[in-house]
Amino acid sequence: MPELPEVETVRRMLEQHVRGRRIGRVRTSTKPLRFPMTRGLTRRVAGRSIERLGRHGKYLLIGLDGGLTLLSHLGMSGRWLFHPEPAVLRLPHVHVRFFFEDGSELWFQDARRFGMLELHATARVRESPLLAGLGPDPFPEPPPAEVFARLAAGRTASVKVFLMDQRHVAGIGNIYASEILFRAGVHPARATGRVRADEWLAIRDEMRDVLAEAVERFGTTFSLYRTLWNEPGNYAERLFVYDRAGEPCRRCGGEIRHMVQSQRSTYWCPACQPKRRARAVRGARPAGPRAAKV
DNA sequence: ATCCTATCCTGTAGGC
DNA sequence: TGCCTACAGGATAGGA
Repeated sequence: MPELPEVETVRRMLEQHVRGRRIGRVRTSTKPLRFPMTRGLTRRVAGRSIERLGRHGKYLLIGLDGGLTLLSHLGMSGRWLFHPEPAVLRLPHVHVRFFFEDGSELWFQDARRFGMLELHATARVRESPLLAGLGPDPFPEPPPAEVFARLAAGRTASVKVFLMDQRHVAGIGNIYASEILFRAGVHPARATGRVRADEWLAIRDEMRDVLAEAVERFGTTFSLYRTLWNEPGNYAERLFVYDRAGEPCRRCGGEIRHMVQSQRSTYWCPACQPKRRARAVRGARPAGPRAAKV
């Protein structure tokens, strides 16, 4: 669930509320996340201050003084939670607790443990295998449409799966892939290599707009994702297709459909995203929902 | 090289 | 009410 807008929301909140604080001590649980805890993390992080908050795709980079960077991914259910005062509440699945010297606390909670937290030397964190293979970050500006068209050439897999592949562009997941394709008027099952140049332009522009609007609304929450204050994001109410199977399309009133692609749910509107585009009328505006901005 | 499937994990929703 | 199963989707290893 946490995709680029959710991670960016957490990054901004960390920057606003946690940057500058110095870590006193750290407590970690024994259960492994996606990877075992970096050896010596507790000891090496103690006494460091949080200086910079970065992000690439769905990865969060927490820069500390002394040339260290924490690399974090939320996986499916990961949350960074901030407590301005020493926290008395008990929550399950809290794997890491940072105790700041001023008494505030930052927790990493992750029920399903698909998330991760690693300590790296700042100078080498970009070479980490997790980051090295990622495509460009599309926020706030996605790469030009030609970049997508070039990567897409000859591919037979569906354009929806293509957009979710982090090697092509980093940060798009299942929810925003469906939303971007709806707003671009492109059917999610189209072969990537057969998406035309004008459609890549639409996908690229809608990618920029969808991500920006979702960040503005603190991301999308269905059940798991929470902000730094344990609050849900509120972009879900703005979604056009995701999780809306059987409901009326907000553009044309037709019925939103559901299918499974690569073991993931895809939602789309058959009328707004025709599998085969009707023959273009000379001088006509592109079909589909692009024209009406909400 | 590219594509596709199975896997990790647990909370939740739906069926009976 | 309670038990059971299917499902959710982040990334990736391994097979076709």
